Amino acid sequence: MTSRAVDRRATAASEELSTVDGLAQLSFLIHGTLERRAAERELSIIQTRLLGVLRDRKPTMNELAKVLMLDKSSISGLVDRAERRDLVVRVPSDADRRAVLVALTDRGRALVSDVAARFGADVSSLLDRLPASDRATLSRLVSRLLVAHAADRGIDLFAPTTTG
Amino acid sequence: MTSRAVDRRATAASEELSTVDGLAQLSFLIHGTLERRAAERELSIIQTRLLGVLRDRKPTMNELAKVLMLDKSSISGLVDRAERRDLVVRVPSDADRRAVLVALTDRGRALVSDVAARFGADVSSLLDRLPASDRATLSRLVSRLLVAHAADRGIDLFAPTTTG
DNA sequence: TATTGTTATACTCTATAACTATA
DNA sequence: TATAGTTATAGAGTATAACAATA
Repeated sequence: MTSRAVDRRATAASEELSTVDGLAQLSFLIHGTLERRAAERELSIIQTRLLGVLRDRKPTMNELAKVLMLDKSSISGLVDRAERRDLVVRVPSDADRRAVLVALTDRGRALVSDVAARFGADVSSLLDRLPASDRATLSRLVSRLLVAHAADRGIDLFAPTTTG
Repeated sequence: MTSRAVDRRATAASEELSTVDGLAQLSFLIHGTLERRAAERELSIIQTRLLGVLRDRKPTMNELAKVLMLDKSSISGLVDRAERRDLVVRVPSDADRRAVLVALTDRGRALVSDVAARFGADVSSLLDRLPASDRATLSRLVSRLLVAHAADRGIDLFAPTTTG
């Protein structure tokens, strides 16, 4: 039964959570952790993702829409609100005068680094509950899952990034 | 560096993702899976969580606010929209004439079961990428993490549920 | 007085449709 | 014509504040 997965409670049926339920609960725990850390800096998850994408790219609005899987009109609003807070700037594209590039400001970069650092510390301290050997094992299994899943979609996680 | 955790890309630096990044990515993958399965039934994550909570409880609006960690006014709107779709019903409380109980309709129960089943199947098929012995190991490690985390908050995951 | 729930209001986030400017 | 982006509009989801009914 995976039914408990949609709320966050444990089954008392067995002394160990089912793998599916456990993984689901852990996922919500970690997602909620990021949500909370972002909220402490007045960021929503989507604003945080926006800033995260911009850390190593200066995409057009259109490219942002594809990466974040949102309509271009949603990106307009998202970038508007981030720009109002001086977290990002719109820059006209040289190559195509219709296009607009979006870049992180220093303030935006500092903010996303801060959130990422505190979130990372949260996950680290969660992992610290396990002995080092278990951590290594967990890391290996999780990597395998991600690699297998990525392979299903024809993506090689470890290929040099071709900066979409 | 946990910096990549806030976007969803892999580091190519090492042949294995850091444990923190890997766990974060896996979490977003699983969260996104639920989001997608819920959206297929026109449900948001929060509507799905609402229905999930109601599967084994008939709480007051106030209790819902606590469980979902939302303001009571947000619960009013949430329940309004679910009630409009005939997924839940408001029932006057006998014990306290100020209070309102919320219950799942048959339609609501069917819907949440459907979403939970398909989501569970997704996670299962992801896990099927691992050999059975690895799955067992992963399950054990994840359970340990959740138990340790719950213990930090003074919660025993395996205690009989005292129906808040 | 305190608590339960609703309503009014405001803002974020999202999509669709219509629009402008450029390719 | 097709594409990049914005704007208008509508609806979900969230919080704060003010309110009504009951405890």
